[in-house]
Amino acid sequence: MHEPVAGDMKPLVRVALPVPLPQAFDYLPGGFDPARGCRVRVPFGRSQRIGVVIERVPGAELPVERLKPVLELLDEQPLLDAELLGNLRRAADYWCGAIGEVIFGALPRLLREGKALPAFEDEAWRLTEAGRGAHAARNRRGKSAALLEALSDGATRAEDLDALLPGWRAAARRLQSAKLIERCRPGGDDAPVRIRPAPVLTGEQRSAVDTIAASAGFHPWLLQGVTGSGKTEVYMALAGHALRAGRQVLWLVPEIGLVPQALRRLRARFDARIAVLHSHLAEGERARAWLAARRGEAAIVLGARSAVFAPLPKAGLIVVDEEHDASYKQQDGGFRYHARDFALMRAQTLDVPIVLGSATPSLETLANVEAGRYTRLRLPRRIHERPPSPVHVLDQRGLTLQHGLSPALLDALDACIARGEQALVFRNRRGYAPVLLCHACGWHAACSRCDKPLTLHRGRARLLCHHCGHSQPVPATCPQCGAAALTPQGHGTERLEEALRARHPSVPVLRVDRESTRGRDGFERLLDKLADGKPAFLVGTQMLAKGHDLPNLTTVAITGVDEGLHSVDFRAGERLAQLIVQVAGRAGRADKPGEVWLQTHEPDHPLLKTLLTGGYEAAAARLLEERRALGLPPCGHLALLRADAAHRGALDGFLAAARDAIVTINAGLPTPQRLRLDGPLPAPMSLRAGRHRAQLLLESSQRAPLRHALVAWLPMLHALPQPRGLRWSLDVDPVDLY
DNA sequence: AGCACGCCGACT
DNA sequence: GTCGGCGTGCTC
Repeated sequence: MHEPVAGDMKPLVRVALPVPLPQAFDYLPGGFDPARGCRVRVPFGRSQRIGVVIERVPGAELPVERLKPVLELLDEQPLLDAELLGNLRRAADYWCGAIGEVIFGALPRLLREGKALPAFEDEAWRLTEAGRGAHAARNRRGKSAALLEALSDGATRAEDLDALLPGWRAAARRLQSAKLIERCRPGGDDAPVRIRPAPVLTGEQRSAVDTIAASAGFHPWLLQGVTGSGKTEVYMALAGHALRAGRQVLWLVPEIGLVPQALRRLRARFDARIAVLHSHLAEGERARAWLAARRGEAAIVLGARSAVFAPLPKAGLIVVDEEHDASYKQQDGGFRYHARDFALMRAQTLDVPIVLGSATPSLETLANVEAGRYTRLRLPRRIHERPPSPVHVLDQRGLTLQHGLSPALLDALDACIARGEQALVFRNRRGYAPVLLCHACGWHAACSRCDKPLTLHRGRARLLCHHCGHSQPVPATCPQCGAAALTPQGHGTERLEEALRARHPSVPVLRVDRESTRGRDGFERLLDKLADGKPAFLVGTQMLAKGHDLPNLTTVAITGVDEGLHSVDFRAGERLAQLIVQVAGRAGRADKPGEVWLQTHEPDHPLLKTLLTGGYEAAAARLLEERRALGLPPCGHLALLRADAAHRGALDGFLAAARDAIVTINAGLPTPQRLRLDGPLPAPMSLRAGRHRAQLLLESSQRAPLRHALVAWLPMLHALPQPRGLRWSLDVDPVDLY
């Protein structure tokens, strides 16, 4: 360590750079004095990079002569405030991410590239003199007329136009070149937030709102409310409290598809600036939304997983809707964080309440309630005192099925349509049939790059791999024996759609899965077709588990339950229980009673029985007991080293060396703290998209020894020889072992 | 990640 | 003879 020379007391700066390395780099301040959270341009290797100052340090590990100076200071004021920067560092630490990748992953791309901030000034549009004339003359049609109308009562923000008038930009370009409208700076940001009247809350909603609003500072709340119990109204009332106090609200939903309806409800209630952040935004929009949050001008920040990285200088409340949803866990890339858990870290530092809402809370959250770390508030009743829909179990053993539907189920669906109501058929498999089999020789179509069967998609006349996206034409005859005996095996949503259409030719059948809902607001647009309440079938996957209220939807059929009962994934039971409850919750929302049909070969399966007699809480308690007995999360802690490579050799060599390293670390731990090691094992999909995959699982009954082992292991993993084409990542608290 | 260095194979 | 394959090592 070198003594600072008198008169040169400016501290060195530790800088995070956008590289997948675990460490940060120290620099001389140059002619600057950059604060933590500011971006700087620095020399790095033979080139220059933008970095973020994460610390100011008196001295470096390296001799001062080897340090290079900061070349440019890009921010006068820190871009990342102390809270966000601190929590990003905690997160990098906890989920074993590279600090630079974590910090730069939280920034909009335009800011990562070191652009000056004024480049993203807020954008608004207004009418010119000529434009006012054109509006009065009403001589434009279509989008142009609508845009002139929208701008007729003053300058309007681009983000409001996005919400009001999707696809307005083409019209704006036309009108701008005709000099009828012009770009300007928006005004009126200091306008107080206006809150429109809310519906009267039920006693339970009121008491939840009052309890949370009366608490001060950080407190995690579990809002456990059955579907239809009005959780959203509770969030909105709490958001109103925060906004009135001049504080910001962060509102997370599990997927992008749920943003539009949340946005609609928020806009209907609050006359406030709402910043939307998710992965499908254009970079300019993202930068603007992020900066609006950063300046505290966005009163509400709404978005999916990545919105949890929004700066919140005036935070007052965090809402995590559908907290049990696995989409909150980043499942790929280097930094596999959990947005709900990161939101909890932030709420703690920001000292604000955080509301985790769900009808079917995760076992992790329930365990935290049990341990007294979170407080549970219940909304046990649907509003308007509607009783829950009865669930009928259909024993399908020995029955002849028609396209996977049993006679009793078909009767129930027929009866529903005959009553003039709508029915939902749930099946968690896209496509027509999951396997195409040769009845003559037993051959089946399989993906050459993954070792999985190809799914038949009959509408597109293709065989598709659901794991890597590979697609090929459907052979007319068996490629192995030449027989014309290729038979679709099993049932996907497409096949159910076809079967229902054949049975009820005059009734509309809408299929909802990833294929049929592609494009902007595809899901929303599909569901709009059901809003008239006319008899119809809705067939689909997972996507149907949440979303709109369909008042005339009374019958829900759930097929394919058995797969969830037999999966090797230790979370399968929890997922199945959540799915059944969520899908069943779609039935009977208005004045009509609903009914739910569950088709299974195992009507006596203990999980199903518990779920049907005791409800989700009983099922969850049972699952939690199982986890406790097996030492699995949340009663034990896991970390998973995943690796993949084009060749087996590189993969096996790396994982064997990684195992040797952790074995050494383990040997240094006192026996009761030792980790259990499982692997290296081929991943359950050992070949995917042409790459071999394998993994090594670490298990520990306590958090601390696992943490310590990871801290020691990570640098060793980085120091291992890294064969070309090998990719690896550490997944702390994996939600999916597969 | 990028980028250089460096050491072996087949090409104008 | 060189162009270029990718293994290895380093970046304050």
